[in-house]
Amino acid sequence: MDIAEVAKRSGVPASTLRYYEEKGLITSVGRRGLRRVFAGNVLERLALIALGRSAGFSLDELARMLGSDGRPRIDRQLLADKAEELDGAIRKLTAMRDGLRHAAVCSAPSHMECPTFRRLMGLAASGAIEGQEKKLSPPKPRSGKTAKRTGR
Amino acid sequence: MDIAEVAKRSGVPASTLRYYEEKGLITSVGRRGLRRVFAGNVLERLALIALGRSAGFSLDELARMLGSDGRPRIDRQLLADKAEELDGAIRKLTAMRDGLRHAAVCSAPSHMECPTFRRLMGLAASGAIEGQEKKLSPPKPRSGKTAKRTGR
DNA sequence: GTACAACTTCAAGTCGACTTGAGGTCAAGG
DNA sequence: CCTTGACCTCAAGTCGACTTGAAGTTGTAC
Repeated sequence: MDIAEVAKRSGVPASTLRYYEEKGLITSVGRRGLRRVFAGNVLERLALIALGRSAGFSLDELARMLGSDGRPRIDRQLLADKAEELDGAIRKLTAMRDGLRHAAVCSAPSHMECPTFRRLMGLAASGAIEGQEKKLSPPKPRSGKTAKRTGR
Repeated sequence: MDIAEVAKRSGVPASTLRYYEEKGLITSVGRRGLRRVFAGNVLERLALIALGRSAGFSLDELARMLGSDGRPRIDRQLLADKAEELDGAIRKLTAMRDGLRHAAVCSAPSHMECPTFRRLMGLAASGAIEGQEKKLSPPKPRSGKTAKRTGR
């Protein structure tokens, strides 16, 4: 497969693929002339990368986790830690969602006067302020010509 | 309160407070000489901002939502939308967490061969690929001398 | 055998949210 | 009155993850 093929099949732009290769996240099996040639399993690997990214792993972390080549030599402890972290994030987001939902229908003149809202802020604060950094779901800015996002 | 006081009480660095003011997220009630003077409610506002940030709102969105001054004139529809969005994110994160948790104990030689893991990937992909950008919990890079992250 | 679209490299640009630094101002204490 | 240190402004830098552009090379179709 050449880079365009991989791009088309994975949805990842060629520029990104080169970038990923440079970062050691993927490898080409060789060159035909000076063009990269990729093996099929790069698609799996890319899926894995996408997965990891959306779970909040940085590219560097992923490079570490996905190891040199073939199978992901994943550090189980790291995984468990990350799961733990996600769990916290989920709790926080849940509180947030409920808060927003409430705020959307709440009739208190200012939300600051609404006990529910204040409780939510307490929750969020306790989780967020004396914070460990968390970084989840990094944006996926995507040039946007696909997925025109009809609504909003 | 002068800026140092606000910084100390809110945990938000003075530089950030100036930045927020410039962006219209907060306002100082005046100046004493050339030094900003803040009212007490700026702390509430900052809490609200922190809250919003960790729910995935951008500073610009927050500026819009928190309106000109005093009470947040929050667009209820926007809130409901955001709650909806969070809900999706939560679902995704939950799948992810379960997947990670599983991967951490799974004995398949490569995770690609584990049906559970593959199902997870499917889930994540379906949620992520035909994606609207989502941006949640932006990183809180914080110089890091605090929060040494003892345990884990 | 030649055109050309698709690839290549490398440097630089972008975006959001801040931080950092240089150089300046000034209120309060001695 | 003078020092001092906390504050000020404005420009530029940083970070991660890419994207964009210029300039060069080449597989492939005609």
